[in-house]
Amino acid sequence: MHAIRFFEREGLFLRDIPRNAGGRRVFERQDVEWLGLCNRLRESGMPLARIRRFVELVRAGTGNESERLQLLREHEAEVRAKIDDLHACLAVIHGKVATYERHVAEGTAAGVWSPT
Amino acid sequence: MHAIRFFEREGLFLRDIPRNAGGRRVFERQDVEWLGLCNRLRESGMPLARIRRFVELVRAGTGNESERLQLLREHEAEVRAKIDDLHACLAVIHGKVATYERHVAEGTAAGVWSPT
DNA sequence: ACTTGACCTAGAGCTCACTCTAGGATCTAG
DNA sequence: CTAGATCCTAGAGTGAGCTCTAGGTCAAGT
Repeated sequence: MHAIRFFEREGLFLRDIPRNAGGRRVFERQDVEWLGLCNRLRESGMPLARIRRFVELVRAGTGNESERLQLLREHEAEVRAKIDDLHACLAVIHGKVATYERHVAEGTAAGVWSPT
Repeated sequence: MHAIRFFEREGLFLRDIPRNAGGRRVFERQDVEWLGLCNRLRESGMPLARIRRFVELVRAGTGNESERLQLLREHEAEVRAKIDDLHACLAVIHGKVATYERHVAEGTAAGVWSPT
Protein backbone atom coordinates (compact mmCIF):
# COMPACT_ATOMS: atom_id res chain seq x y z
CA MET A 1 0.00 0.00 0.00
CA HIS A 2 2.82 2.34 0.88
CA ALA A 3 4.31 1.44 -2.46
CA ILE A 4 1.20 2.45 -4.40
CA ARG A 5 1.03 5.76 -2.55
CA PHE A 6 4.69 6.31 -3.27
CA PHE A 7 4.10 5.59 -6.95
CA GLU A 8 1.31 8.06 -7.13
CA ARG A 9 3.31 10.75 -5.42
CA GLU A 10 6.13 10.13 -7.85
CA GLY A 11 3.76 10.67 -10.74
CA LEU A 12 4.04 7.14 -12.05
CA PHE A 13 0.41 6.64 -12.98
CA LEU A 14 -0.86 7.45 -16.42
CA ARG A 15 -3.71 9.45 -14.95
CA ASP A 16 -4.71 10.98 -11.65
CA ILE A 17 -6.24 8.13 -9.72
CA PRO A 18 -9.78 9.13 -8.73
CA ARG A 19 -11.14 8.77 -5.17
CA ASN A 20 -14.49 7.47 -4.04
CA ALA A 21 -16.80 9.32 -1.66
CA GLY A 22 -14.66 8.25 1.28
CA GLY A 23 -11.49 9.58 -0.30
CA ARG A 24 -10.06 6.19 -1.27
CA ARG A 25 -8.34 5.36 -4.51
CA VAL A 26 -10.41 3.69 -7.18
CA PHE A 27 -8.29 1.79 -9.68
CA GLU A 28 -9.55 0.57 -12.99
CA ARG A 29 -8.30 -2.07 -15.36
CA GLN A 30 -6.13 0.34 -17.32
CA ASP A 31 -4.35 1.40 -14.11
CA VAL A 32 -3.60 -2.17 -13.20
CA GLU A 33 -2.48 -3.00 -16.73
CA TRP A 34 -0.13 -0.06 -16.66
CA LEU A 35 1.24 -1.23 -13.32
CA GLY A 36 2.04 -4.50 -15.07
CA LEU A 37 4.26 -2.87 -17.65
CA CYS A 38 5.52 -0.34 -15.16
CA ASN A 39 6.70 -3.03 -12.79
CA ARG A 40 8.49 -4.81 -15.61
CA LEU A 41 10.23 -1.61 -16.49
CA ARG A 42 11.27 -1.17 -12.88
CA GLU A 43 12.33 -4.78 -12.44
CA SER A 44 14.44 -4.48 -15.52
CA GLY A 45 16.20 -1.47 -14.11
CA MET A 46 14.53 1.56 -15.63
CA PRO A 47 15.01 4.48 -13.24
CA LEU A 48 11.82 6.03 -11.91
CA ALA A 49 12.73 9.29 -13.62
CA ARG A 50 12.65 7.59 -17.00
CA ILE A 51 9.36 5.92 -16.28
CA ARG A 52 8.04 9.31 -15.29
CA ARG A 53 9.24 10.65 -18.62
CA PHE A 54 7.19 7.99 -20.40
CA VAL A 55 4.19 8.80 -18.23
CA GLU A 56 4.51 12.46 -19.11
CA LEU A 57 4.49 11.61 -22.79
CA VAL A 58 1.33 9.57 -22.41
CA ARG A 59 -0.32 12.29 -20.36
CA ALA A 60 0.65 14.86 -22.96
CA GLY A 61 -1.73 13.11 -25.34
CA THR A 62 -1.44 11.67 -28.80
CA GLY A 63 1.18 12.86 -31.24
CA ASN A 64 4.30 11.76 -29.40
CA GLU A 65 3.98 8.02 -29.95
CA SER A 66 7.27 7.80 -31.81
CA GLU A 67 8.99 9.38 -28.84
CA ARG A 68 7.39 6.82 -26.55
CA LEU A 69 8.49 4.11 -28.93
CA GLN A 70 12.05 5.39 -28.91
CA LEU A 71 12.08 5.40 -25.13
CA LEU A 72 10.84 1.83 -24.97
CA ARG A 73 13.22 0.68 -27.67
CA GLU A 74 16.17 2.19 -25.87
CA HIS A 75 15.18 0.41 -22.73
CA GLU A 76 14.73 -2.83 -24.57
CA ALA A 77 18.28 -2.49 -25.87
CA GLU A 78 19.51 -1.81 -22.35
CA VAL A 79 17.79 -4.89 -21.03
CA ARG A 80 19.35 -7.01 -23.76
CA ALA A 81 22.73 -5.51 -22.90
CA LYS A 82 22.17 -6.25 -19.24
CA ILE A 83 21.32 -9.84 -20.03
CA ASP A 84 24.53 -10.16 -22.01
CA ASP A 85 26.43 -8.64 -19.16
CA LEU A 86 24.90 -11.08 -16.72
CA HIS A 87 25.87 -13.95 -18.98
CA ALA A 88 29.44 -12.70 -18.91
CA CYS A 89 29.31 -12.49 -15.12
CA LEU A 90 27.84 -15.92 -14.99
CA ALA A 91 30.73 -17.34 -16.99
CA VAL A 92 33.25 -15.90 -14.54
CA ILE A 93 31.26 -16.93 -11.49
CA HIS A 94 30.56 -20.39 -12.77
CA GLY A 95 34.24 -20.75 -13.57
CA LYS A 96 35.04 -20.01 -9.94
CA VAL A 97 32.34 -22.41 -8.80
CA ALA A 98 33.89 -25.12 -10.96
CA THR A 99 37.31 -24.39 -9.48
CA TYR A 100 35.98 -24.69 -5.96
CA GLU A 101 34.10 -27.87 -6.83
CA ARG A 102 37.30 -29.40 -8.05
CA HIS A 103 39.11 -28.16 -5.00
CA VAL A 104 36.54 -29.46 -2.57
CA ALA A 105 36.26 -32.82 -4.35
CA GLU A 106 39.96 -33.45 -4.89
CA GLY A 107 41.74 -31.38 -2.30
CA THR A 108 43.73 -29.47 -4.89
CA ALA A 109 44.06 -25.75 -4.40
CA ALA A 110 44.71 -24.26 -7.84
CA GLY A 111 42.78 -21.06 -8.37
CA VAL A 112 41.54 -20.94 -4.81
CA TRP A 113 42.57 -18.11 -2.57
CA SER A 114 44.41 -18.47 0.66
CA PRO A 115 45.16 -15.59 3.03
CA THR A 116 48.62 -14.04 2.92
CA MET B 1 40.46 5.87 -6.99
CA HIS B 2 37.77 6.82 -4.55
CA ALA B 3 36.14 3.53 -5.41
CA ILE B 4 39.23 1.52 -4.50
CA ARG B 5 39.54 3.35 -1.20
CA PHE B 6 35.88 2.71 -0.54
CA PHE B 7 36.38 -0.98 -1.30
CA GLU B 8 39.24 -1.23 1.09
CA ARG B 9 37.33 0.53 3.84
CA GLU B 10 34.46 -1.85 3.31
CA GLY B 11 36.78 -4.79 3.78
CA LEU B 12 36.37 -6.08 0.27
CA PHE B 13 39.97 -7.08 -0.34
CA LEU B 14 41.21 -10.55 0.41
CA ARG B 15 44.13 -9.16 2.34
CA ASP B 16 45.24 -5.87 3.86
CA ILE B 17 46.73 -3.98 0.96
CA PRO B 18 50.32 -3.06 1.85
CA ARG B 19 51.74 0.47 1.47
CA ASN B 20 55.08 1.52 0.06
CA ALA B 21 57.51 3.85 1.84
CA GLY B 22 55.40 6.82 0.77
CA GLY B 23 52.23 5.35 2.22
CA ARG B 24 50.69 4.40 -1.12
CA ARG B 25 48.87 1.18 -1.89
CA VAL B 26 50.85 -1.53 -3.60
CA PHE B 27 48.62 -3.96 -5.45
CA GLU B 28 49.76 -7.30 -6.71
CA ARG B 29 48.37 -9.59 -9.33
CA GLN B 30 46.25 -11.53 -6.85
CA ASP B 31 44.58 -8.31 -5.74
CA VAL B 32 43.73 -7.36 -9.29
CA GLU B 33 42.52 -10.86 -10.08
CA TRP B 34 40.25 -10.75 -7.08
CA LEU B 35 38.92 -7.38 -8.20
CA GLY B 36 38.00 -9.08 -11.45
CA LEU B 37 35.77 -11.63 -9.77
CA CYS B 38 34.64 -9.13 -7.18
CA ASN B 39 33.42 -6.72 -9.84
CA ARG B 40 31.53 -9.49 -11.58
CA LEU B 41 29.87 -10.35 -8.32
CA ARG B 42 28.92 -6.73 -7.84
CA GLU B 43 27.77 -6.23 -11.42
CA SER B 44 25.60 -9.27 -11.07
CA GLY B 45 23.97 -7.84 -8.00
CA MET B 46 25.68 -9.44 -5.04
CA PRO B 47 25.32 -7.08 -2.07
CA LEU B 48 28.58 -5.81 -0.62
CA ALA B 49 27.73 -7.52 2.67
CA ARG B 50 27.70 -10.89 0.96
CA ILE B 51 30.96 -10.21 -0.83
CA ARG B 52 32.40 -9.26 2.54
CA ARG B 53 31.18 -12.57 3.90
CA PHE B 54 33.11 -14.38 1.17
CA VAL B 55 36.16 -12.27 1.89
CA GLU B 56 35.93 -13.16 5.56
CA LEU B 57 35.86 -16.83 4.68
CA VAL B 58 38.97 -16.51 2.56
CA ARG B 59 40.72 -14.50 5.23
CA ALA B 60 39.79 -17.10 7.82
CA GLY B 61 42.06 -19.53 5.98
CA THR B 62 41.67 -22.97 4.53
CA GLY B 63 39.03 -25.36 5.78
CA ASN B 64 35.91 -23.47 4.79
CA GLU B 65 36.10 -24.01 1.03
CA SER B 66 32.78 -25.79 0.91
CA GLU B 67 31.16 -22.80 2.54
CA ARG B 68 32.75 -20.52 -0.04
CA LEU B 69 31.51 -22.86 -2.74
CA GLN B 70 28.00 -22.78 -1.36
CA LEU B 71 28.03 -19.00 -1.32
CA LEU B 72 29.17 -18.84 -4.93
CA ARG B 73 26.70 -21.48 -6.03
CA GLU B 74 23.84 -19.63 -4.42
CA HIS B 75 24.84 -16.50 -6.19
CA GLU B 76 25.15 -18.33 -9.47
CA ALA B 77 21.58 -19.54 -9.03
CA GLU B 78 20.45 -16.00 -8.29
CA VAL B 79 22.11 -14.70 -11.41
CA ARG B 80 20.41 -17.36 -13.50
CA ALA B 81 17.10 -16.43 -11.90
CA LYS B 82 17.74 -12.78 -12.62
CA ILE B 83 18.46 -13.56 -16.26
CA ASP B 84 15.19 -15.46 -16.49
CA ASP B 85 13.40 -12.56 -14.90
CA LEU B 86 14.93 -10.15 -17.37
CA HIS B 87 13.83 -12.36 -20.24
CA ALA B 88 10.28 -12.19 -18.89
CA CYS B 89 10.54 -8.39 -18.66
CA LEU B 90 11.94 -8.29 -22.15
CA ALA B 91 8.96 -10.20 -23.50
CA VAL B 92 6.55 -7.67 -21.99
CA ILE B 93 8.61 -4.68 -23.05
CA HIS B 94 9.18 -5.96 -26.53
CA GLY B 95 5.47 -6.64 -26.80
CA LYS B 96 4.78 -3.01 -26.04
CA VAL B 97 7.48 -1.92 -28.49
CA ALA B 98 5.82 -4.02 -31.18
CA THR B 99 2.47 -2.45 -30.37
CA TYR B 100 3.89 1.04 -30.69
CA GLU B 101 5.67 0.13 -33.90
CA ARG B 102 2.39 -0.99 -35.37
CA HIS B 103 0.71 2.11 -34.08
CA VAL B 104 3.33 4.48 -35.43
CA ALA B 105 3.48 2.70 -38.79
CA GLU B 106 -0.24 2.27 -39.34
CA GLY B 107 -1.93 4.88 -37.25
CA THR B 108 -3.94 2.33 -35.29
CA ALA B 109 -4.20 2.83 -31.56
CA ALA B 110 -4.91 -0.59 -30.10
CA GLY B 111 -2.92 -1.21 -26.93
CA VAL B 112 -1.55 2.30 -26.84
CA TRP B 113 -2.45 4.57 -23.98
CA SER B 114 -4.23 7.83 -24.32
CA PRO B 115 -4.87 10.24 -21.45
CA THR B 116 -8.32 10.20 -19.87
C1' DA C 1 64.11 24.23 -5.78
C1' DC C 2 59.67 24.41 -7.40
C1' DT C 3 55.50 23.35 -9.54
C1' DT C 4 52.15 20.12 -10.78
C1' DG C 5 49.61 16.26 -10.29
C1' DA C 6 48.62 11.84 -8.15
C1' DC C 7 47.79 9.94 -3.95
C1' DC C 8 46.83 9.78 1.33
C1' DT C 9 43.12 9.84 5.48
C1' DA C 10 38.88 10.79 7.78
C1' DG C 11 34.68 11.99 7.29
C1' DA C 12 30.69 14.41 5.29
C1' DG C 13 27.21 14.39 1.64
C1' DC C 14 24.47 12.52 -2.04
C1' DT C 15 21.06 9.75 -4.92
C1' DC C 16 17.84 6.38 -5.34
C1' DA C 17 14.13 3.83 -4.04
C1' DC C 18 11.75 2.84 -0.74
C1' DT C 19 9.58 2.36 4.04
C1' DC C 20 7.65 3.83 8.05
C1' DT C 21 5.31 7.17 11.45
C1' DA C 22 1.74 9.99 13.23
C1' DG C 23 -2.56 11.41 13.49
C1' DG C 24 -6.84 11.03 11.54
C1' DA C 25 -11.03 9.32 8.62
C1' DT C 26 -13.76 5.51 6.95
C1' DC C 27 -15.50 0.99 6.32
C1' DT C 28 -17.04 -3.68 7.97
C1' DA C 29 -18.42 -7.38 11.05
C1' DG C 30 -20.70 -8.58 15.10
C1' DC D 1 -23.30 1.02 18.17
C1' DT D 2 -18.83 -0.28 18.64
C1' DA D 3 -14.41 -2.40 17.86
C1' DG D 4 -11.04 -3.20 14.79
C1' DA D 5 -9.21 -3.30 10.37
C1' DT D 6 -8.03 -0.59 6.49
C1' DC D 7 -7.37 3.27 4.32
C1' DC D 8 -6.02 8.54 4.06
C1' DT D 9 -2.16 12.55 4.01
C1' DA D 10 2.18 14.69 4.84
C1' DG D 11 6.37 14.11 5.99
C1' DA D 12 10.40 11.88 8.26
C1' DG D 13 13.66 8.03 8.27
C1' DT D 14 16.36 4.20 6.21
C1' DG D 15 19.98 1.54 3.73
C1' DA D 16 22.89 0.68 -0.05
C1' DG D 17 26.35 2.28 -2.63
C1' DC D 18 28.81 5.35 -3.81
C1' DT D 19 31.08 10.28 -4.35
C1' DC D 20 33.14 14.28 -2.91
C1' DT D 21 35.71 17.57 0.38
C1' DA D 22 39.40 19.23 3.10
C1' DG D 23 43.75 19.32 4.36
C1' DG D 24 47.73 17.26 3.81
C1' DT D 25 51.98 14.13 1.77
C1' DC D 26 54.67 12.48 -1.87
C1' DA D 27 56.75 11.95 -6.54
C1' DA D 28 58.14 13.33 -11.12
C1' DG D 29 59.35 16.76 -14.49
C1' DT D 30 61.97 21.27 -15.58
